[in-house]
Amino acid sequence: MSKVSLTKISEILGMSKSTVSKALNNYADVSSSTRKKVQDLANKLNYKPNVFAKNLRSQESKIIGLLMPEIVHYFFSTIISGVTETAEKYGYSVIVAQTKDDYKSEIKQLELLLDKNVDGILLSLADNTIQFNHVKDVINQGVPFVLYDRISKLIDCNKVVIDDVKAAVMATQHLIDTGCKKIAIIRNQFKSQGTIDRHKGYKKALLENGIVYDKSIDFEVQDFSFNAGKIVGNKICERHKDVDGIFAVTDLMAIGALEALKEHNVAVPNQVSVIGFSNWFLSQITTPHLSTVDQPGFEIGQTAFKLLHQEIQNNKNNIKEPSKTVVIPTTVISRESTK
Amino acid sequence: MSKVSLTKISEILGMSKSTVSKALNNYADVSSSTRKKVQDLANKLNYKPNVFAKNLRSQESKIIGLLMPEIVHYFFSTIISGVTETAEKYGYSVIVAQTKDDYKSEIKQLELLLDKNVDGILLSLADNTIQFNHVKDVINQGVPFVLYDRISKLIDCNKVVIDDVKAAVMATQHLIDTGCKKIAIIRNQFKSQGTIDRHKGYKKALLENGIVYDKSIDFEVQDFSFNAGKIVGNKICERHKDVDGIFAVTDLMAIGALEALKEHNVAVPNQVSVIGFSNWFLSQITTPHLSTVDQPGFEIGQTAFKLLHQEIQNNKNNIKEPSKTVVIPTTVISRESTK
DNA sequence: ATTTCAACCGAAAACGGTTTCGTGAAATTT
DNA sequence: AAATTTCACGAAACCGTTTTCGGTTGAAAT
Repeated sequence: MSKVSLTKISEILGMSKSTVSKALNNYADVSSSTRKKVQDLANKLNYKPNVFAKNLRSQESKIIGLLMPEIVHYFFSTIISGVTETAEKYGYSVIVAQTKDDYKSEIKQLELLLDKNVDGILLSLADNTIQFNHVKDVINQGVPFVLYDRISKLIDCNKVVIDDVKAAVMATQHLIDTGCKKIAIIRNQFKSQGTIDRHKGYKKALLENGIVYDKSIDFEVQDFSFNAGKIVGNKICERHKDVDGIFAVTDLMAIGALEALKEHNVAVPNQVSVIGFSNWFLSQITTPHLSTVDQPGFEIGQTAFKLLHQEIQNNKNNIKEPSKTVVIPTTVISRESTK
Repeated sequence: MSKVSLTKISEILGMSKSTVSKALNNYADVSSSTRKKVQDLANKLNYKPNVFAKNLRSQESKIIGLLMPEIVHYFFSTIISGVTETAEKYGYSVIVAQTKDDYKSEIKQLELLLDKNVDGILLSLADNTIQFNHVKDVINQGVPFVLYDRISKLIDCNKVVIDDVKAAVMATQHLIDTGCKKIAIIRNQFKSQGTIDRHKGYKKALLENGIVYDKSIDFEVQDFSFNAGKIVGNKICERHKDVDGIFAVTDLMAIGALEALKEHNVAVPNQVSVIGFSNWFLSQITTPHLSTVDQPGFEIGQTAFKLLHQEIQNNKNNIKEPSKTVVIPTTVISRESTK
């Protein structure tokens, strides 16, 4: 019950704590007999080295910080899962925190993580973060750092992303391949890189297939909500009856649109096909099941941790590598909402 | 960039580090003039006390461990959110880990958290944990500890729960109040206390309303999945046409049942009413929107942290309080799947 | 018999703070 | 003028490890 320390063991055994420490850490300059004596007693007393002392000595905590816009969010929860599981394999624990998609909060949370002396930080930028001095400061302090998913090209560091342009091309192409000729897009304002790129991919796919881009069915909404998608769905039913395909840059908006179509008795996918983006869990259980683009959060988290770990190792060995960006492949998941 | 330590400041100022430390921590026995000098320089050099050293001295990390069966899970992600946000207010960070609902993993994760010297642990038991020595060991070591949601009566510690019996009574009563006379239940095997209690509540409500319990419409499934619910829904449509109400102990199963009813062209709620349990996000966006029982994860997490914090404080002051169990109230959310 | 060299062990510094206790000087009280 | 108290500060212990650097053996080589 009372803590058993290295010193205590050394006193019991009548030897110095240096020797005890070496015996436990398998140093060469300790005889096998004393090594055994020490280890036996340590086991018997259930000795656990005091991690605070180790941290102080080594100046590392074996803890990393994972910061994200929103915890209660399917995609980001898969990120947490991917990061924690991978971190565990490398002997690291993960402190999780959220910014609530707020710039000020992002600054504060980064500060808190630094205060805990984490060995590295994983960050996905808040939506309204448009200035990056706070993260550049962290990087310049030499703290291992990687951006994932919501990144900025203006920050020089390791990154893990998906290719939003390509993914959106694939989604749109899937609609075209299944017979759609008049494809609407539902997206929010051009603030995040994700939205910008998905929109770019949408236009690119249209162009590649000789379909003219029609501004009147390019729907910009204020947020990523179910309701936003539903409202657009209603508009399409009422004022754009020629639309036969909808690409929503978010599953949630796609499902909102699905709901509107249903209420207008528009058959999906026979009259209108719908494809979403992210492959949230709920896309499997809508009626009809939603086709979407898989955004593999677990793998992104896993890769992000591995990159960070590499950077931590490099830091220790004083080697400096140029930043790299890992692109995680995405796939179209074809379900019932497209033919 | 290079770390600025207390010692360095003391050298620059030509005073002892004791004085510097006291100046920064607002001790009384330091003159206001030197206090100012110290604080000014500390600010100028952007001095941050080394948290490893503080931890070693104080033997506390200001970090707690949050352990749960599954991270990618709506309810548990709201728990994370509630715990981290509350913890932050008290100056604590949160290490998150999952057991994947596995007993062996639970043991291991607890061990890992102890190895990090967390100041306390929050745990929701794995499904197949039926023996509790591993958690009793933790408690006996004097580590502040609270169980939340998936608890066991065989463990003596602080707990945060909902009243599953009462909640299930309310759900069933809601069906009865809206005209249902033949109410089926979908539940999994009697392993977790939650399932047992919700089933108990279901029977209690029937009894209170003079409805005889019918074993043939008490459906036991193997897991909590969408498909399990759907299969039962199909059975009900095919073999139990007199059923006019369904209580599923999980939203996911309720939605599965909803899907089956839809495929059999059974009108909800006109022919059959359905109520779920938990108020997962997705229950808001099904068609029809699912009535359910709200299980407030954020508040549970918040309360769990507060209890833990209280225990940490008590520990410091060597005061021992008897264990208490806080019951968080639940409410029925009436939506479109019930009248 | 002296030197050489492993093999084994321990003293002590270091990590960076906090806190107790003692001390000298100044201010106050007798 | 002497005694007492207050005020400011510093020395040093302490938290529990790790790691460097010598030092002491005894055996082997010269």
